[in-house]
This record gives sequence, structure tokens and C-alpha cells, in this order.
Amino acid sequence: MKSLRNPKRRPTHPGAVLREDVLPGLDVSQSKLAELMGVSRLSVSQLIHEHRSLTPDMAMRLERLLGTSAESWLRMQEAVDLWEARQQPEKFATIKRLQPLAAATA
Amino acid sequence: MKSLRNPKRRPTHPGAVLREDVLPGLDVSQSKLAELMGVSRLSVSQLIHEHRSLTPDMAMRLERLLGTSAESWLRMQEAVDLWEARQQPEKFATIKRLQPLAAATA
DNA sequence: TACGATGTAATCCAACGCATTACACGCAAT
DNA sequence: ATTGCGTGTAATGCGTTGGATTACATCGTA
Repeated sequence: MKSLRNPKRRPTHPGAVLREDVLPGLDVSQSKLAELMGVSRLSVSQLIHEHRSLTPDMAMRLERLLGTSAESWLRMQEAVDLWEARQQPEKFATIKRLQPLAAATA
Repeated sequence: MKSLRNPKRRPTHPGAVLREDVLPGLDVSQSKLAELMGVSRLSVSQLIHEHRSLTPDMAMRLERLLGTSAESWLRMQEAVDLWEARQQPEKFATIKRLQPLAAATA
């Protein structure tokens, strides 16, 4: 079986959660949501289409509006960011593992 | 007693961990560390003094060099970012809690 | 004294989030 | 068909920020 957290697949973007799980359960348009969050309509649109990252600021706004923890939103973005970074192993390939100083050998 | 995660106190900056917990256990200077990580000396210095955030890129470099997970590094930064955001409640004060659509009442 | 390590300021550049404005399209109500 | 709302998206301008480079001052030690 596949591991629950398949390292191959791109983690879910917080915008996708907002688009697929949250918005459908609310009786508001994107425009209205943006207004309630105190941001531009563009910001919401870009976010739910995963065209920009979810910032700490947006995480706080979602927390306020929906009662969902800002931490959970940010964690999703963090997962995406790291996945993206791991997609370019060449960038870090030259970094070799450094051995820690041996602790005082009793 | 105080909660283990006191919400009042600023969470530890990843740079502080690097400075206080990691560096002392390594037999390398800051300059050497920067070189091994493939970044400038300034980047390490700024990070260690908490003058800049720990980016996904730096998290990956630390993971490669030290074997510590990039996730753990980023999570520390995320905690700081959120704490900072929560320090300005005025910014989000106008955002009122939105009631979710009542699910189909059977 | 000379050198290495370090803190820091000054520049320059690239990336990115965000607001605003504008345009196009689709769809529903009139 | 016409009007209007909701929405996707491109174009601009702006401010912030990470990062490299260069330079200077300080400190400690060989």
C-alpha cells in the first residue's frame, strides 16, 4: 500500500482546501468573502487558484472569519513550500553531511 | 502553573536554535558554516542574530548539512511569524466570525 | 603585529504579496 | 436581448524582504 503521506505527490495547497472544502459550505461569493476578509477580490481569487502562497496575514484573516486555526492554514503552505524546494535536489546536492562534534566521551 | 506553550512569550526563533544549540556542537566557524551551506557569510550571521527569517531554502540546506528535518526548522519560523501577526490584533479586529451554512438538517 | 572570525552598514537585484484598474466571459433574472 | 453579478486574468505600481557583494571596524590569538 501507499504511505499515507506519499512523498511523491504535491501536498494540498491551502487554496485548494479553501476552494473545495470551505467555500462550498459557505453562503458567500468570492467577492463577498474577500470583503469579509478585508482583502481584495484578486487576493482571494489568486489564492484559491493556487497562484500565490497563503501568508501569515491571510492565515490570521481566515482564522478570524472561519474560526479555523491560523496554524493549520500555514502548515499547509509550509508543506507545499518544502515540497517545491525538494523538487530541485540539484540546488542542494553539493551540501555534504557534517559530522557533529563528538560529545565528551565520558 | 504556566502552560507549556505560553502564548504570551515570543516563540524561539530558528536562528536562536542554530546559535545556541547547534553551532556550539559543531567544530566550524560561522564563515565555514556559510561556505558549507553554500550561502554568504552574511546570510548566516543575519539568521543567527534573528535579523531575517529562516526560508524554505535555508531549511533545506540545514537539513542536508545537519540531517535535521527541514520541516522542524520551518515550523519554528512559522511559529514566530504567527506570533508576530497576533501582536497586531487591530489589523484583524474588524473581521467578524462567519457562520457556516447549516448542513442539510436530515 | 598580522590574521582570522565576526558584527554590521550600504548597495543592488530579484521575487513576491497586495491593491487597483480594466477587460472578457458566462449565466441568470428581467 | 439586455442588464448585472460573479469570476478569471492581465497589467501596473508599490513596498517588503531575502540574498550576494563589498567594505569597514572590532576583537582575540598566534
